[in-house]
Amino acid sequence: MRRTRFDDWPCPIARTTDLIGDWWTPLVMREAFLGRKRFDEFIDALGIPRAVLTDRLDRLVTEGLLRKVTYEERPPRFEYKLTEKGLAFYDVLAAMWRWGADWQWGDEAPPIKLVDRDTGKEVVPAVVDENTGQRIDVRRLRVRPR
Amino acid sequence: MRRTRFDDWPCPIARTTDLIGDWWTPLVMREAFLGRKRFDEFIDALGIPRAVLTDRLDRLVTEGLLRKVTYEERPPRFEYKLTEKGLAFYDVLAAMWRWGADWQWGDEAPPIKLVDRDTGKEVVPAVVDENTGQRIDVRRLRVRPR
DNA sequence: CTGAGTAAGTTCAACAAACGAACTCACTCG
DNA sequence: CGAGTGAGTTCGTTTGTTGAACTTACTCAG
Repeated sequence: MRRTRFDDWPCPIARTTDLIGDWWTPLVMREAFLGRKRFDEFIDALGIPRAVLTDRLDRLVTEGLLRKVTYEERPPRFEYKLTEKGLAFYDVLAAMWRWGADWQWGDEAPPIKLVDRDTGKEVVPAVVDENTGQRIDVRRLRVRPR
Repeated sequence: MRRTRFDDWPCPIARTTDLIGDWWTPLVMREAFLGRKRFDEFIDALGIPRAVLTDRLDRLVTEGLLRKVTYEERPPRFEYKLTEKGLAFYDVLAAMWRWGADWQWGDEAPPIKLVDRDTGKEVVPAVVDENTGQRIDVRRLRVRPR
């Protein structure tokens, strides 16, 4: 009995869930955004079992979020670099960041924040409707066939 | 050897991952947003194994995203309703929707879209910096202690 | 030329979680 | 009294996770 797959469901949430719906993949992506590139860098940063990391990196490469690049021929050594698709995934992590910061801490704020390297100002992710620039009112949302 | 937990890591992404980092929880939440409330409605909509649904609903209730409400005393019958925390979670699903729609379909668009019930116009989720209203430039982001 | 070191994995045994079918429980309704 | 219903629980099987040990393909210091 294999784990149920959602990668052919006709819903964008289902297909995204199929990819990141496990404990490690979002954190592997987080580390990639923090500049981690090599196998043992991910191991040291996350404490993820080696076999699981192998599996997740392979999946992210075949799905096109990471690219495996040889940076040394002999002995063979590799780096995992974010692709355009992988970079675009930051939006999902940012939304998770925002919700987690708002709701998964008690009264205090989390001990870390996001800042803009150039302006030094805090960056606070928010999800809006691209057409109006306003936050989305869930109660008014409907799903329709295209 | 229990599944590794992230619910006490000092990072909002890790804590959010601990909650939704499995293949069913985001879809259970999706169905809740589509108006599903009863146990067998979730079963019918998702095809999720009953024992797994029991586990996920319990988790979402203890985490405060759903509230279990008795709607009939005898025989005892229940509904699962979104709390404020659960409603706020829509942002994460919206970001997943956007990324999935942009990157997990080939050239076509997904067969469904989000619309505003009142205006009828399509709603296109986007993640921005709340302070600037602009999309976030990943390359300029840094993580800092608060 | 040997032995230590390193990056990037693979292998393995123990355990946990997911799967799907069948079963239970507390009722109501015809 | 028997069928039906909503909300689960139980169970045997299969799949996935964990962590430790091992492997491979080299380089470099002595």
